[in-house]
Amino acid sequence: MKGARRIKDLLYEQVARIGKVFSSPKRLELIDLLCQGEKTVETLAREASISLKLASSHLRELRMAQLVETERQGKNIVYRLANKSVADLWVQVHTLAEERLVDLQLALQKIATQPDDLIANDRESLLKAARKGEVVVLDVRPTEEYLNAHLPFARSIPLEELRQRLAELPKDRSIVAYCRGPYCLMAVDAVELLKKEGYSAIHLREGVAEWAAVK
Amino acid sequence: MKGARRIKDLLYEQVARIGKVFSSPKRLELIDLLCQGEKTVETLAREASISLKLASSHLRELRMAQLVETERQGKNIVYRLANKSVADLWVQVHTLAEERLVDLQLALQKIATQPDDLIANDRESLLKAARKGEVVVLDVRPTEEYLNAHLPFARSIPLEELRQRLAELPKDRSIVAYCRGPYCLMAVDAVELLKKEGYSAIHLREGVAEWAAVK
DNA sequence: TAATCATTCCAGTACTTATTAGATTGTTTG
DNA sequence: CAAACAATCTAATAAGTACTGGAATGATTA
Repeated sequence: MKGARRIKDLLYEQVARIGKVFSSPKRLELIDLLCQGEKTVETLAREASISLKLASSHLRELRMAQLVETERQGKNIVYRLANKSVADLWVQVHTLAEERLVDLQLALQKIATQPDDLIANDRESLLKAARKGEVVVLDVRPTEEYLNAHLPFARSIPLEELRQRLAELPKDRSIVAYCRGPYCLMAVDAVELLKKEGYSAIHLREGVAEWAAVK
Repeated sequence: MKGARRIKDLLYEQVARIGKVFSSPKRLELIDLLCQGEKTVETLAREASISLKLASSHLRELRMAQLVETERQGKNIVYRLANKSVADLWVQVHTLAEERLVDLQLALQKIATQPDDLIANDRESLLKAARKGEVVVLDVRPTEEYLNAHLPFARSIPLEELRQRLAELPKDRSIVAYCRGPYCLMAVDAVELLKKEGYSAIHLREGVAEWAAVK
């Protein structure tokens, strides 16, 4: 009986190693970024607005929990998620948070570009419309992330280049812009710009990780 | 641009509130117990082998993260998971842990009753065999937990009563015993007892939460 | 209405974790 | 091979968390 207690403690402690990784906001942001594809420490630090050293130490935690893998490429060390389950877990964690935490719901409502993102909830019809060419699905992330993975039928125009490349987009069809996911604001900015320029633009909250996650 | 940073920090911080709950072994054990159905603080404390006060304070964390609900029933306060997503997340977290952490794999191998739990991975055939009555699916958890939810076609004999009630079980068919899940050792004990008494018994790692989780 | 019971709240201590600075390792480039 | 670079490791400190004991709350029973 006493032995059983010791074994159980050990088992839950191991699982908690994974939970610990998901208990820090900055580590969550790093995971979210890694869902877009492999990245160097420097890129991760810059994108998450933290120092290199701090990024390195958070990444160390991820590495010790076996949630990421590293590889040296020339001068740099690139990190990538160990497998798809990690991205799936991130999606499930933030989905549950959005389901349960009123504060989070309120914060998200403020940044939503209102209220025409109805389409966001209905993958089937978005997919169908995209296939038929009735809407343009627009990926505004950096090009490498688009190349790593993107939504079906999506076109890539990074947010930085959008203003110069507006002419590539049609004015007679809806443009559905997406970025890294619900906590990335690039698509929000893109929609704002497009609307100002007279396009019919919609914000899709989901990114590639949310799209690919098992439901 | 600065504002965007502040918003992001806020969003990830909210999600981390959920992650924090999953970062403590004892809280994980409480969640695992709550997956079996609603329970009083005292029951939870006893089952998790912690003091009432400590249980109460961990449950407070769960409550503040909106992952559980409470209700007064007479003298007692009962806790229950706020919704099924919480159980699903627990399953996904421990599944990922089992996938990635070698230490956990080794610890689990030690308690596995070897190696005939092949059936455990194949729900379809277990279900079919149970329907036909070719195997007996045996739930060895306390009766209330069985009544709250159980696997299809399962019969209930709590581990405590198993020795006295052996006669109820057939010797000419395999008995598939399960309990609260992979970190509960009741089914292991049950299988050991059954085998000693000349029954053909198999241990099913999954509990109701694992069975019900979206895959 | 007092006594009891189940649970929570509060305060304190021991332990962990986040973050920063400084020194170190391994790689590439001149 | 030296200089520059990317990232890590090693302290060190500040902030946060786990757990314990004592007091407080709110419902029930005598």
